[in-house]
Amino acid sequence: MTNHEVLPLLGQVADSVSQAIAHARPELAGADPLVRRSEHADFQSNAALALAKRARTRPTELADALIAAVAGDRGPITRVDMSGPGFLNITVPDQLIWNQLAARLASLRLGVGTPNEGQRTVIDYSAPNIAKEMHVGHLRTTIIGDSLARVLGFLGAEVIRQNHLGDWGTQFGMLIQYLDEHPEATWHHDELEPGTSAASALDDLYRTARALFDADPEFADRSRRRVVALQSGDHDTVTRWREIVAESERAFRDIYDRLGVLLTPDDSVGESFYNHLLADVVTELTEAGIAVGSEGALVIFSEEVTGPDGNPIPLMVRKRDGGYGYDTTDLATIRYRIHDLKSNRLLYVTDSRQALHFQLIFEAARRAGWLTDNVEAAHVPYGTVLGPDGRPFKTRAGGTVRLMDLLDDSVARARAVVHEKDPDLPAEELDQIAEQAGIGAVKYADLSNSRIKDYTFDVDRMVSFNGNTGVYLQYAHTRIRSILRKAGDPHVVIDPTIELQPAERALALQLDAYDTALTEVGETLEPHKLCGYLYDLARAFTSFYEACHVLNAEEPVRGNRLALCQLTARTLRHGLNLLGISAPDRM
RNA sequence: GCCUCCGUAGCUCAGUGGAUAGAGCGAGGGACUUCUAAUCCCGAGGUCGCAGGUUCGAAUCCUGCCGGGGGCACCA
Repeated sequence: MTNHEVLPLLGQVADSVSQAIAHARPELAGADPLVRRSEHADFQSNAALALAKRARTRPTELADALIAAVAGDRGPITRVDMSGPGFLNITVPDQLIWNQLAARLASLRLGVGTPNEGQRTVIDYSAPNIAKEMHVGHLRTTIIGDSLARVLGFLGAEVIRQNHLGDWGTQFGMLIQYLDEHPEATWHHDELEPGTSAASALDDLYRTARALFDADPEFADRSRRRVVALQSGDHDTVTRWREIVAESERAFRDIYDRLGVLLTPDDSVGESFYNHLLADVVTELTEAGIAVGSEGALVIFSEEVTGPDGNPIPLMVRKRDGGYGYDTTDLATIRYRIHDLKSNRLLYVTDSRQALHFQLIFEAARRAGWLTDNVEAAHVPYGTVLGPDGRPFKTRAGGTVRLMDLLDDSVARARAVVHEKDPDLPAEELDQIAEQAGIGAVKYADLSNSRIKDYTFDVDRMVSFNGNTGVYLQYAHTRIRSILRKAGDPHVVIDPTIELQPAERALALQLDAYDTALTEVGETLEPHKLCGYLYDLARAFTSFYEACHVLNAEEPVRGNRLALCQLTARTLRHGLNLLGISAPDRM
């Protein structure tokens, strides 16, 4: 096994057409060859149509010239025909296709390159609040962010995950004060019943404390003093706060483990981390004349965006009461990530409603000189998770949907579906399959919808074994593994002289395009394109499976088909892994 | 008011300049002595919100309009 990059056929064909363009019409050199997969051949190029006007000729004439130029080149193209108004239908030799597959099979990376090498990419995602339970609102950021971290890392980027925990704020004054006055309250993980989390217990206690804060002015006073104690570093208060953070993180980790996301405590860099930087940031922005006083507060007025009154929109650098909020923390954060982490790509995976906020943060960072042309900063927005009624997803009672409940529900439905299909499955195996299928279903449903749009959370649809679901892909993988097991998991050797059947050809071309699909995800930051690719791959395999028997075939056809099976299984497993979804060997 | 996202089959969604606009679900028909029928195959179903424009060519790009979501100072 090697790690050599295997250039996709599409790229090879595109290079060849580019050369043909430069050869036939030197003045058009460098033009896009517009090569795409085709229904009418292996590939097609639309270059003649697009460039005819610039070449001051008819598309068909330019197409003829390109065909002549391609013929004189020893490129990957075995046949090229003109069709319709000037499309070039391009066919590549069977042998070349087999060789591509052999090269990918021989590569640990499936021949995929590392186009993102040299990028140090910070991905900000998940960011739950300490002393609060993770809920449906954390689902998309966690799942999408994690998948992007995997894909970009695989493509060669140095990924720095940042879990920007909500671990700071006045609410901790109330909570700590309440815990102090109620030592009998149980909230540590080890004191709780199985199935409840410290985050859940703290969430409840916080609500109680909040009610008390509103009802009892003396408690409110003590809470406010506790906020001051926390901010000034009072030993006992900080110790208690740390304890709360640690217990909450433990609860988050249970969810992360279950979801199978990469986040670890090392990735936690919460809001509190930036406290010691805020004063500096404010000074710097003030001295630069970017932050200015307004109505007693210190703000940065946007030079690009205005509000309803027609006045520039401000970022709140320092509140009238002297406190710092979210805007200031995010300014300190972007400075830290650029100056200290030396990142040249910053991604913020958050709700689309924060678009304006990040636009303002990026603008301010640019004006401050932190964010330069060498650094890319992007908000990676996503839409809302909707319930069956088309409204933001809530429980029947109108409450927040806890993430753990949502996962339990999905796993339970998956369990029911699996049990119905195979009632004889031992309970232990059933549980294991249900967990993998249920979690995979939730993640896939989230990732397979286009990121920016809202999507409807529908458990029954997502655990279905039909259609574009995680379960379907997992199942496709197990079927292929089953064939390979029956064949004894052989070391396959491809005979490149065998003629390709249509279904084999379609599958092979799809396998060769994995690289292209991943690169596209790396550029657009849209994991649903990977989902779409894998679904198409699974369907191409199914067509192949129906049309071409593997185990009964004669050698050397059998060996080649086993190679197709092996590469498909590995690509499916690999792709699912980049989505953060497991690919079991049996279901 | 301004900004932004969305509008594609009955439903849920792909498709961002190319050939008859594609899947899944649902409804109809068919296929298990055959590598997992948890599957597959066949047919039905569309003024791509509306109207202009650019282009040889537009679901895709531009403009306007209609409808829906979201955002626009001391919460995060």
